[in-house]
Amino acid sequence: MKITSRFTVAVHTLLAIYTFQGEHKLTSDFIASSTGVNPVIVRRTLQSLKAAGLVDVKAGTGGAVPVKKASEVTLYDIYSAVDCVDGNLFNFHDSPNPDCPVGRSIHRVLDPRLQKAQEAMENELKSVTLAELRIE
Amino acid sequence: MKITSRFTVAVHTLLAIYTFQGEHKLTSDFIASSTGVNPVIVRRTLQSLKAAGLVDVKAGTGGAVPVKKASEVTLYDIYSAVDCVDGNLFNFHDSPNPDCPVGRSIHRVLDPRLQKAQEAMENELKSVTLAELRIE
DNA sequence: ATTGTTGTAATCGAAACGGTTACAATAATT
DNA sequence: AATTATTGTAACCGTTTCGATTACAACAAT
Repeated sequence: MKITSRFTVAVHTLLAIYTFQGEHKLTSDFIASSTGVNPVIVRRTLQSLKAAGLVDVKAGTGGAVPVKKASEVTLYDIYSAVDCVDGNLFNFHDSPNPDCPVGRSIHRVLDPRLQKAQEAMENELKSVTLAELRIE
Repeated sequence: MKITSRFTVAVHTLLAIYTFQGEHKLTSDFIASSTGVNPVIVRRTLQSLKAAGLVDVKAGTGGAVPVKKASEVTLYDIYSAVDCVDGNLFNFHDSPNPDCPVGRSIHRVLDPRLQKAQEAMENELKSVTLAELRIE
């Protein structure tokens, strides 16, 4: 299994907001037509980004605007905003047998390695800002 | 979404095989009782590990044995064997709009960054061998 | 008051997963 | 040769998660 496309949709959404800021009104319909996903999905995405302090969304009149500078938003901020992995990237089987030496130890020996792998991935996301992804 | 527990089950399975080698016969039932997952799941896992050249499984008489030394098997080998992410760790939305500058460019600007993040994670998995996870 | 948009609940079908049953094929043992 | 234990694999199930979609009240500008 993989990481939800909510993440790439959110990145695309923010890129569109920064790119068309001042040119077009950034409604969910407009963003939906750029991403190719349903407008309701875009609205949910915008709510996540808003909760993370990355955008403001105007109810009623419509339109999303950026809160921060593009150079101050990392891919990790977006990844966190849409909660792709709910804490742990790796699922772990539920009930290793505590009466078996291996079952008893598996979490102790494996968890730190999985954690490190996840952090390596997330650190890469932290090293990229939206400013580096600007289209034009 | 996260990475399937197939991966941790496979690691647990191999650890059990190395740990109990020569002591117990490593049947799917025995491994299932250590991992807490269904014996059929264990058999499927063993088939994946066998296809990757990590174990031999004896039909009929039963029992799995390691092919390589524990120091020669990395977490990445296991991760690859069970095919956790089918190539790409990150799902990407299907139909970005080619008539929009952002939709037209999103893959070009984002794909390399996602690839790098994935590789960082996988490189961590490559750096850990089963010998470092041995229980006793 | 009208209009366009957001915010959100509800429901849907598809896909993936692990669990489970069932059973033929296999190989050692008796 | 028959028995026994196990593998290999197909089939099906229920659960979960996903994105898509419909619907509509709340909202704010005109």
